[in-house]
Parts: sequence; C-alpha cells; structure tokens
Amino acid sequence: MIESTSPSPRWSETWLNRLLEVAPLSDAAQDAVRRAPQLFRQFSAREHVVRDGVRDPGMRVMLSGLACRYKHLPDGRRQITAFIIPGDVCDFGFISDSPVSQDIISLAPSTIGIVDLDRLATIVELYPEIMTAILRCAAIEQSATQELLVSLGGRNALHRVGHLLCEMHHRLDRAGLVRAGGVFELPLTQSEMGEALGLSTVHVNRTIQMLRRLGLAIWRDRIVTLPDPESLARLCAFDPSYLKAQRD
Amino acid sequence: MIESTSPSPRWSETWLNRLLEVAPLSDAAQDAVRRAPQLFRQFSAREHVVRDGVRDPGMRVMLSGLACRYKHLPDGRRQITAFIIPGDVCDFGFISDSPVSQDIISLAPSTIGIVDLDRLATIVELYPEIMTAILRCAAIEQSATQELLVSLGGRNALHRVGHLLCEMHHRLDRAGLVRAGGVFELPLTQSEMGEALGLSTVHVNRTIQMLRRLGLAIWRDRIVTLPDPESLARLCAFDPSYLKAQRD
DNA sequence: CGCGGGTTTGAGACGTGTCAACGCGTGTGG
DNA sequence: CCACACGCGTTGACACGTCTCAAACCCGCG
Repeated sequence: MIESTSPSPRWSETWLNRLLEVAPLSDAAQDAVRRAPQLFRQFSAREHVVRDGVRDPGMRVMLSGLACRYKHLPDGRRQITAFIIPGDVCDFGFISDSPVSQDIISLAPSTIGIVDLDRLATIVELYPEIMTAILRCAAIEQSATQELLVSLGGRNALHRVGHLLCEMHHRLDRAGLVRAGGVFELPLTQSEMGEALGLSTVHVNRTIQMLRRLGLAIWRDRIVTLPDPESLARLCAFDPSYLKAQRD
Repeated sequence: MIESTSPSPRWSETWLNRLLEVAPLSDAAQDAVRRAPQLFRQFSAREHVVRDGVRDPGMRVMLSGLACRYKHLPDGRRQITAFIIPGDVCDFGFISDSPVSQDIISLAPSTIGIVDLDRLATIVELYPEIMTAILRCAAIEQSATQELLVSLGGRNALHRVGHLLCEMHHRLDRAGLVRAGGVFELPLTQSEMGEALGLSTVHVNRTIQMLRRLGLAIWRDRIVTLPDPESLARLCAFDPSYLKAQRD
C-alpha cells in the first residue's frame, strides 16, 4: 500500500460526479467536495483495504479500481456482500460511528481517498446538501444489498450471473467506465463471482458459457462484453431503478 | 386499519428502549422521544402497512406485532428482506428522502407509530443524540440484511432456519418478548419463512421437523420454543454481534 | 357440515455442489 | 533458458440438497 497526499485531478471528479447524480450541489459545495479527501492510498490487487474490526476513522471513497466487501463464514468461505466501484463510498459505518463488521479487499489495483471525519463534519455543516447526497448513496447501497438478496433467494444461476453483469454494466456505465459495444473491465475471478452469488466456481463457469452460447455475454481475460444489454436485462428481469436515489 | 391519536403508554416505551440500547439519551431527549409519535395505526394481520412506491411521509415505528418488508420477483413470488419487530423503524427511506422501494405487510395484528417529518426535524435539532441513535438503528438493519445474505449465500436449509430462529429469539428477547424457557410467539407461516430464506414451504417444514428431532427447536401454533438456545446458536454459527451498534 | 388455509408426507425430477483431472499462461528460481 | 509451481479456467462423472407435484390431514370457521 502506498500513501500520498497529492491527488490526480481525475479522482476528485469521479467522487463529485457520483454525488451530483443523487443530489444537486452548489458550486461552493462542489468545490468543497473536490477538496475533501486529503489522503490517498493506492492498493495493488487483493490487498486488504479495511480489516474487520479495525477501527480506523475516516470516510473512504473509492476513486479507481475495484474492491469488494465480504463476511466470513465459519468454515472459511466468504460471502461477498458488495462490489465497490469508483465513486462508491467503501463503507458507511462512519455515519453512525459504528465499526465496520466486514473486510474490504481490493480486486484490482485501486486508489482510495480518505476524508478525515472532523473535516467532513465541518464541510457538511457548511453544506448540508453534501450530507444529503452521502445519505442517498447509503440508501442506494442498502438497496443494492437487498437486490442481491433477491438474487440469492429467488433467482437461478443463469439469472444471478446475468443480473450481476447487468448491474455492473449499469453502474460502470454511469461512472463512464464502459466502452462502446458494451465492453468493460471486470477484474474478477470466477470464484469471486461465485462467492458473491452463492455459487460454486464450477457452476459459475458453466453458467458463463451458457450466457456466451446464448450470445448475451462474453467474459474473457477480465473483459466483459454485453452485445445486447437490453436482451440480457429482459432475460434476468434487471430493473435498474433500485440503483437510483429518486423514483422518476 | 384503525387510526388513533391516543397512545398506549407501553408503546412509547418500546420505542424509547430501543433507542436507549444503541445510544445514551438525556432525560429531556427521552421525553421528546416518548412524545414524538402523534399518530397511531393499528393493522390486522396481512394488511399492507406501506405500499411500494406510495410516498407517504413520516417515520414509521413498529410498536407491537410483527411485520415484514419484501420485494417482488417477476414471477409473482416474494423475497422477504426483513422482519420488523416492536421497536424497529419500518423503513429508513426518510433519512435520505428516498422513497421506499418495498412493500411492508403486517404478519400479525400490529400497531405502528408515525412521527411527522417536520416534527422529527425539530426534535433532532434540539437533541442530535436522537438522530445518532436512529442512524445506529439503520446501521444495525443494514447489518441484519447482510447476515441474511450470508445465510442465503452460504448456509444450508438447517442452518438458515436455525439461524433465523436464533436471530428472532435474540431480538425479541431484547424487546422483552421472550418468556421463560426460550418461548416466544412467531406468527409466521412456514411459507413466509421460506420466502425469507429462499426455501420452499415443503423444505422449511422438513427442516423444522429436523430441528425438532434434534431437540433444538419446537414450533407449533405460532409458538417457538428453544429449549437450548446456546446449542442451536453453536450449530448455526449464530453470533449476535451483528445486531449491536457497538463492538464491545 | 363443508370449506380453506396451513401443515405434513411421499415420490421423483432437477439444479447445483463436489471431486478430480487437465490445459494454459505467468512468474520464479535454478 | 529451462523446469517447475501456481492460479485460473475448463471439463466430466457423480452425489446430494432442494424443488415440484400431488395428496392427505388437521383445525378453525362460516
């Protein structure tokens, strides 16, 4: 892990853009958001970003890369509860001053911005709209967890995998990380996808081949291509409204 | 649904006690909490408390009875995402002014207290500790959702059912709703339990019989008895720390 | 008395897990 | 530069947990 205090300008924008998606911010507030993170940590793939139970105050914002949150099962397996993409807050425990009860691990080289809590407090005192935006992000994250719950409780393997691909496509697209033709990077292992979806590695593999045979998704060398996102969404009953702060 | 403005004194206490579990409150704040709900709704079993998409402002607090939140699956099935017991906030959408994206339905005759949002705002302005307490409740709820996710992703039927019984036992116990000998009311249908755990009714039934044969849980006529909660907790790897606001 | 919702039981189908082996690419150390 | 180990993806055979369908049962209630 490398620490630095000099941000790349792109970083502050991804975080700002996320907030602007969920709530309007005055120019002054936008500027405050840009300047909020003062410490930046770069992780290589599969490094612990947060360790369960370690209380290390500060709001952590994902700025580039990919990470996931997970819980341990007694027998050593893991259940991934969320994937964290650029613009996401890593965990919302700081809102209620509760410790995180989960590990967070990077899945690709990633950088995380850290906002000191005192600093955050003075900022949101000045610009309460920022707190509103953050709380809306928290609500969306809760909503995404519940949608994953729906997947595990009610969808078969094909729909689970397809739905997750739709979700990642949708979220990455909004973050400007999807190239033309529905192509995006997904630096996941099939086994990690299984840990999120409650499927064995082997079955994830077969399911992906099925999607490929159906012409709905190609996943090779960490690159996913969705030639026809609408069809896939229809197949998996993917409705992105759960990722929005506001009903339209 | 019957509406009234005259609370039973017991109601305000269950809500207050919940908040006191997660954060200390001054006497004045406690009083404000007691007087916060001004409208009370009584529902009979299986009535809609909240309808998906219906924006009906106000914080809703469960005061007696049992309810659940759920999402629809495209084929008409439901995925229950949370059980709501006395003291719980029905949904935390009001925090970020996002509409609920879920239905809430009563499972037993229930009463719900409604706190007007303007009124809530002035109260928490006066006593910010109350907002802290509410946010901690929200964090716990998120934590419970994730634990359910772990169940669906990584536990077999026996452990899912056992774990849920442990959780209900633990939560109801803290609300003072467990009688001696580990006896408590659980006015659930086996099919509803299946909807929460991603299991068919038939399999829930067989699983319960298995728990009965093991001498770990008896469930008859909406009454659950856990003769040996510790053994059951050990079997299912139930660790109640996820239901606490603070790590000890 | 009959009806309906919930529970219980049985038999068989099917989705998914497990185990084991192999291929392939990459990095590493001799 | 080769040999090797290692991680990841892939394939096959088989076991097993859970689902589905169908029927019977129980009990409270109209």
